[in-house]
Amino acid sequence: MKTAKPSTSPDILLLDQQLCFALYAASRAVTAAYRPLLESLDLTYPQYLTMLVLWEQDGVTVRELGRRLQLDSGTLTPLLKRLQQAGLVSRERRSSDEREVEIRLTPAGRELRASAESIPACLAARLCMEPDDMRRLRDELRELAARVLSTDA
Amino acid sequence: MKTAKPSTSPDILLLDQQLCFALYAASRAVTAAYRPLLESLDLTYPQYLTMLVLWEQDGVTVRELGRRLQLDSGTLTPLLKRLQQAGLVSRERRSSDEREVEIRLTPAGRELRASAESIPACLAARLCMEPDDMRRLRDELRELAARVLSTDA
DNA sequence: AAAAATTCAATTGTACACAATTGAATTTTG
DNA sequence: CAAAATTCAATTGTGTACAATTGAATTTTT
Repeated sequence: MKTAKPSTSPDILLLDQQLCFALYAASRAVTAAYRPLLESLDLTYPQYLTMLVLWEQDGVTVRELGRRLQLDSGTLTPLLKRLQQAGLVSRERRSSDEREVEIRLTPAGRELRASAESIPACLAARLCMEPDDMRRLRDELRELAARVLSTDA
Repeated sequence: MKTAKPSTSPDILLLDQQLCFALYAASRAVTAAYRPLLESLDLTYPQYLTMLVLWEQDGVTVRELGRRLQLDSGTLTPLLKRLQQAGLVSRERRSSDEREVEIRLTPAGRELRASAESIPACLAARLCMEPDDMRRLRDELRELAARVLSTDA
């Protein structure tokens, strides 16, 4: 007899239906898995990502770091000050353009790389995933992020 | 002639190789995509997820909310106080067990649901993904999170 | 070249995340 | 039943995220 119940639509808003929540939860779970491994290096997860960039390419500006990590100076400036405090990087204005601040690894920062090399394999083991599946998922996520970011400009 | 270059291993640590970074970046990108939509509801993204749980099941404890969202009281208590401040929920100790705090929707909190119903479709459009692909990716991420969380106990 | 616009990092302010501790309420044990 | 252990939310403290503003340095326009 189909009476007029206000009919709030059914499962569209169920938490476990949401891709966004699965993404949010997975991201935090993976970060949490890194935490004990990074503890021995005295790095937080975002600090670790920052070091990855620097090990790849030393002497980048805050701006370039922000571009790679998709983070702004409001996040990076205090994070980099902590890395400097820990003796891992130096921060110096570029003489060629005094607006830019160049981040450089100290010897201690360079040496930390060796201790970090075992981490990705450690995590991969925790995830129990085939390397192929990991690459596929990684690429899918990159695709997703790229699509989302491209649409809002 | 293979001289002894210290041989820091090659690409294991490249940022763009990391599944974890793809996940971290995608999660933040998707959250950023929600932000303008949630602004009209005066909700942050974690507040929106909290409301999803409450719309699904009103009158839950902080503990139960934490279980669903994988967040602890350190995160939830101030978040819920803000939702209370905004007039969307009430927080009251349970008489049956005074340790527990029950979160209930106010009429305004219940009414907000209608405004939220268009959001998932909006986002889906932004992602340019087939519903099937979204479900598959969501399930893969849930699997990933479950595996990571199960290994650390 | 002087004025206007832009770029860059830093700062300020709000809101998560999360480890660790606290203290009240309840349950389990001896 | 009383003591010990556990559970729960709140609190404290650190470290991101990110919007918005600031102020100095550089580039572009007049």
